[in-house]
Amino acid sequence: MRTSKFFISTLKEVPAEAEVVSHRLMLRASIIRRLSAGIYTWLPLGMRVLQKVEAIVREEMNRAGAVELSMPVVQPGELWQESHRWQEYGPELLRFKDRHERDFVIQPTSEEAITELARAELKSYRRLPVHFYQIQTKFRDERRPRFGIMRGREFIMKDGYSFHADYESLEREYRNMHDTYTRIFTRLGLRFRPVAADTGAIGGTGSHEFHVLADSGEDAIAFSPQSDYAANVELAEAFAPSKRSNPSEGMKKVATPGKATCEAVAELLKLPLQRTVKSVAVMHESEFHLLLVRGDHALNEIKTAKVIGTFRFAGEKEIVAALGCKPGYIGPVGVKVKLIADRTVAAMSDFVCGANEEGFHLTGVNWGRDLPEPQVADIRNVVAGDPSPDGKGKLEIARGIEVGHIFQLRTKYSEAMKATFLGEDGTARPFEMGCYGIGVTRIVAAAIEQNHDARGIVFPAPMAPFQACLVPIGYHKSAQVREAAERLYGELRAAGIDVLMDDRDERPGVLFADMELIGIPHRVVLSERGLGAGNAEYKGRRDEKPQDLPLQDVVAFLKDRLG
RNA sequence: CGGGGUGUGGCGCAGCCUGGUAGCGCGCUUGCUUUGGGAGCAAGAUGUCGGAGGUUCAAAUCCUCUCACCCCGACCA
Repeated sequence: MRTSKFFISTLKEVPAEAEVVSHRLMLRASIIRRLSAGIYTWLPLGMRVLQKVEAIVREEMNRAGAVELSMPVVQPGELWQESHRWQEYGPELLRFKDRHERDFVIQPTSEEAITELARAELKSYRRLPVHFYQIQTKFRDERRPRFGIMRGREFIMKDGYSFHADYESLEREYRNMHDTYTRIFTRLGLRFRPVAADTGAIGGTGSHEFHVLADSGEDAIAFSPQSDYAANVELAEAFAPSKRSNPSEGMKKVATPGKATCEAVAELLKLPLQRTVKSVAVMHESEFHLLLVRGDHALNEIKTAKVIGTFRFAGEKEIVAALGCKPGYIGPVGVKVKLIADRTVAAMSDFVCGANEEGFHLTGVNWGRDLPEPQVADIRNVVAGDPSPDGKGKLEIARGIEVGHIFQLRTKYSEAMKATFLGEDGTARPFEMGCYGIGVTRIVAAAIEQNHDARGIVFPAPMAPFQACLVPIGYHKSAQVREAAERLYGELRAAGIDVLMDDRDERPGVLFADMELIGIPHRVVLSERGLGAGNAEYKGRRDEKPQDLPLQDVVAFLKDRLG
């Protein structure tokens, strides 16, 4: 490809809308342009990147035995009522009516459509197992689209759905997909990690997420460097101390005026933060709960919801009504509300907590003696340094961007939609189902988030828009350069190298800056100066300095570099 | 949805407080020079100042309503 026949429209300045680095670089490099909130045009350069990602995903899915099909983007509302997701999905599901006033949705995923297909076509166990997938546009009316393509409303997803006669078969395919996803992200050249995950709204049992590791990631991942253990912090089990030491202090009320946080109280009393207990007031429906976590720990809302059901944080009025005290000084001693203590808190002795009296805290508090034993549960986030739940090593926390998710759906959809097959024994049974998603567009953003420098994008080679670029200096002035460039361009193409020749009539600085901004991994420069000595010049995108290369060696050299 | 903020030429911004007939940088067009790291000089083109209504002799500027977008919090590929 020649730049003059392609479309590169880089920006020196960044549109004000972009905050995160991948978004800024995607706009500057002319990979995407915004059309509306969370909705983007993929420019030719971006399209090439997408196609490279899709090709790898497609190849590995096919190799794994999945078969590609394409389901409609616009789907009838009836199907969604059947699966109950019409009610469950909420406002993220974009709904509309056609001219006959019939309900339709734009698919955010395709469980309904595929289950409809399965119940019509897969009548016998003899046709199982089977795995269908598609790579296609999805729409979710996100409450807050942000970070450009990273959390857009319209995006491209590879979504696959497998159907099985029994759970063993589903488990086999689940492991197969775990391996396949690992191959896909490895081939894409990304640093990533599979992690155990919460099953979220889709439901089902087994679930793993695949995260691209990047400091700017929205998710926190806990992992043990000493083992394979890795889990989303939402899910990671927190260490539970086994025993409680005996009380050594008596309970005392101390004045702590103006000290409304654990940090402030610990500082005032010159005690470690680990001796304090934080009381968090929440409401489950109309019931008041006091949740207790150690002062240096954070409440895990997902774990908490599993213990008490959906909840919200209590307002100041509700707190005063239940405890007779303003937030900042509340505590579990002498109250008549439901207490739930994190397992770490349950093992504490001689701790510090609010006295339920403004300006006062209690020290030397002990379970059993000063207040009744509480309900105990794991309700905190793990922190770095916690022992790994598998007993091997200590946890570390990393940030990640979720780019893949595999689920065991089991029979959630097949039962709701009465999708059954006839087993060997002639009885009708619902399909065991799995579903497997990869955020194709998000991968591009995540790759940039993970791979960039001051000059721009450093695409992993497998998804770069071009494998290499050829930059002739003085193409429009020097017949020597032009002829050499045309010859080399032809040779590179003949060798099967996807090369971009930058034949624009621009100054060298402009050409260099653009080729680096858009992240092309390999650069070959031709100039009168170099040609005089029979040389071209090579520079890898991550290299500090260029190197000279005999002109006749360029093709072989690049082929070698491209593996 | 709640909270904060921004809408002025293609992009980035100033002007608004204290109303007086719209400006800067980049980009774009033409010419000359320049040609190994986002060139220089000269000449040019491009604006319903997000939209509607109001106040006023006069509105980018003040008031009301509205739309769009961005940023921070409860979810997901």
